[in-house]
Amino acid sequence: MAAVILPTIDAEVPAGGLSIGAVSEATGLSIDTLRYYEKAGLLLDPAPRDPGGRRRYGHDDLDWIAGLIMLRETGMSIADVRRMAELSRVPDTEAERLVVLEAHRERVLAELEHTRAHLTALEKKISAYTAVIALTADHDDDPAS
Amino acid sequence: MAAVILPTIDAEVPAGGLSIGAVSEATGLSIDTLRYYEKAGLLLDPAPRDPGGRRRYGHDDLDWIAGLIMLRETGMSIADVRRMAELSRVPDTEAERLVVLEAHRERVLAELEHTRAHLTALEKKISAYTAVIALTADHDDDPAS
DNA sequence: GCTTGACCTGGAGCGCACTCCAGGTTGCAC
DNA sequence: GTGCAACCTGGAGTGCGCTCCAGGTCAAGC
Repeated sequence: MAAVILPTIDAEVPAGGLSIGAVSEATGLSIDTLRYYEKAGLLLDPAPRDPGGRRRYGHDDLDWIAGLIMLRETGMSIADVRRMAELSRVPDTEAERLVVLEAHRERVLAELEHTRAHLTALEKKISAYTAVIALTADHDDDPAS
Repeated sequence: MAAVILPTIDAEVPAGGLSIGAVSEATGLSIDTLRYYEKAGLLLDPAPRDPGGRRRYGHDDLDWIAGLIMLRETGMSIADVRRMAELSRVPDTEAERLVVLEAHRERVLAELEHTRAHLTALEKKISAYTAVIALTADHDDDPAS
């Protein structure tokens, strides 16, 4: 399970596309999750099927999934990703999509800031504990104790 | 509902302590959440009660709750906060607590890094959209179009 | 032709972190 | 002493995001 970080997935797509198992491998999403996302309308379209009815993901599908992962990993809800997908199915909505992405970016920045602030508190607490322990250790290190 | 950021809560504690409503106000935690945390063992001890059976939070209780919020807001699970509370009830476990806090800090840093990486992808996507829209706008702005 | 493993569908189940509810008590204000 | 808001308890319910399951199909290898 390769951890996907950037909006490209490092898997060459053979002619005929990738199986759901291969996509799961490449993205780190479970097979069940991939099916769930499809059913939930998070993909632009259901993945194309081969004659036997199995999913065969192409290049475009992977690109979309990479973007989807980017949104989910930055905390966008399933419902909001679905809205983004719905919007992306409508032609000439680039401006609207941009608005959504920028609003999301703002939320992500705010959340990072929020977490960082609490992290500072955590580090203060760690310092306090370190100080207390240093004192105790002094005591214990006393060869006469 | 004041947003609590640092491990101190800005509310003077009158003699006799604060009601659960006042603590909810001061911390931003809902009354139900405060009761839930208590029942779930996230507090050092159940909040002290007045003769009528109502909760009266003292200084120490608020300090602990502030630390609890710090842990929750940096993504520690309820189960792990409970473990921390259990540990904190045992005397002379400062070193163990420090280990837990430092491990948590590492996780928080990793998660921040992870989110930042995905944020970068998001910003790349935003740039791409901005470029596309600029082109479209050029078109539309053409007085002859 | 048989086995095996990867895949299919619809739907149920789960873990988490609350949130809500019913029915009751308390205590102050008038 | 009546009304009212704030509080109490135990327990049920909720929303989210998966995850698992039963029962079946398909395709490649032996």
